[in-house]
Amino acid sequence: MSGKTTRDDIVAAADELFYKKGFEHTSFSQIAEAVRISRGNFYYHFKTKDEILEAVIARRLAKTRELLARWESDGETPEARIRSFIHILIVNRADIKRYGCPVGSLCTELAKLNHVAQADANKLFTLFRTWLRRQFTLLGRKADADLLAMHLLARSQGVSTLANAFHGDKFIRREVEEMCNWLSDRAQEAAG
Amino acid sequence: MSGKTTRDDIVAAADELFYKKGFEHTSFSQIAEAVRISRGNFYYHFKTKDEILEAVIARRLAKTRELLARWESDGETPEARIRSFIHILIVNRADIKRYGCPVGSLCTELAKLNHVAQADANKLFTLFRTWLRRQFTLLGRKADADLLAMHLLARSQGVSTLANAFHGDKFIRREVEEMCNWLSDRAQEAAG
DNA sequence: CACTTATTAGGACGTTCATCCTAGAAACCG
DNA sequence: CGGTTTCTAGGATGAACGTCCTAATAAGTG
Repeated sequence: MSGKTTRDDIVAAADELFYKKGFEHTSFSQIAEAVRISRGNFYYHFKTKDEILEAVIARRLAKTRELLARWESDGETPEARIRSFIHILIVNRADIKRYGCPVGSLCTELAKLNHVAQADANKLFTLFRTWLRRQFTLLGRKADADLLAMHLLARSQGVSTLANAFHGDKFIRREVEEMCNWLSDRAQEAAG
Repeated sequence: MSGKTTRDDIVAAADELFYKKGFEHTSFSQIAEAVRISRGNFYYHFKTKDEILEAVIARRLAKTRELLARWESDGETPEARIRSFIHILIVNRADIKRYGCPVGSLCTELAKLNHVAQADANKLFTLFRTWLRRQFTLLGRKADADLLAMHLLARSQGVSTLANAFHGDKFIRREVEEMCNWLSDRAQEAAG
């Protein structure tokens, strides 16, 4: 039981550090220090760094699935749900300005490292893509649901990257507003 | 003379490696090997890794300035110039799919490393931003020129990130087309 | 041609890293 | 309570890295 908790603690700490400092720039010692355990103990739970990365990605996938499922069972309209997605940028703006998007920055880093877990990390994107596609389909945009999903994903990625570089709060808000306007336009096209 | 060339060779090789493998994941040995010089010689030209990074950023700034100046002296309309910017995504799509955007991925990495050169790297973004702003102003959108510039920058960043994750060729083309449509709409609003 | 400076090579140093190993402590179970 | 598994600590190891040093060679200059 305590083991399960220690393991979870490790994954949680690694998750945060990978996000804030990047995967490669985070060392075993730093994670161990954050959890306040020895490196030896660490190795009992994870044999390699890649194993931790795998666990971190699995954790993120689970948390994302949970979040999206929660939004989907809220009884809201698809349009409101998609707005929730867009508003992640506002809710998490403090972290995004400092560290960028957790999904995008990880995928970008793993692509450069040519890392085995690249495909797993991309599943995070796919999770959002599939969910958004479903919402757009429910919205009555069956024909171009995937295009709209990708478009929205791309825009929120771009906002994250630029917010990270320029630290602009107003920029985020303005782009979020524009994305919401864009969304209502798509919704009205479908309704009309 | 040969020294100048060697130095340039080093910076060129580092530039490419930093782009393809990331700054941190690129070692002195790898750069030296790429230029076919010894590490000792290397150290004659650059005392620290940060110095190479600085030189690489300076090189990219110079090259970008050159490119933008060329576009600006082409006798084309501002709209056509902005379209040239958008079409970088098509021209460089092979590299973008494999390594993402050179500007965005570098800035993201340096932000995570909390690196001193972060501000310098961001100047690359500022270069594009200022240039785009000027084009939009010339287009007759003086009031919202900077907003439009940031918007376009963000969208092309987003497309790069997702193209890197999903390797989609069609996705890039579609988004480029949409950006061009968006551009003509802004231009027509200004003209009308 | 002598002499000074610029350039190159290659090894040494100290640190950090991921990984591995061993042994002690804690928890569990018959 | 005795024995077995689970968990933890901390040091050892070897490789890679950035950095530094020294000496040899090439280029340039009087």
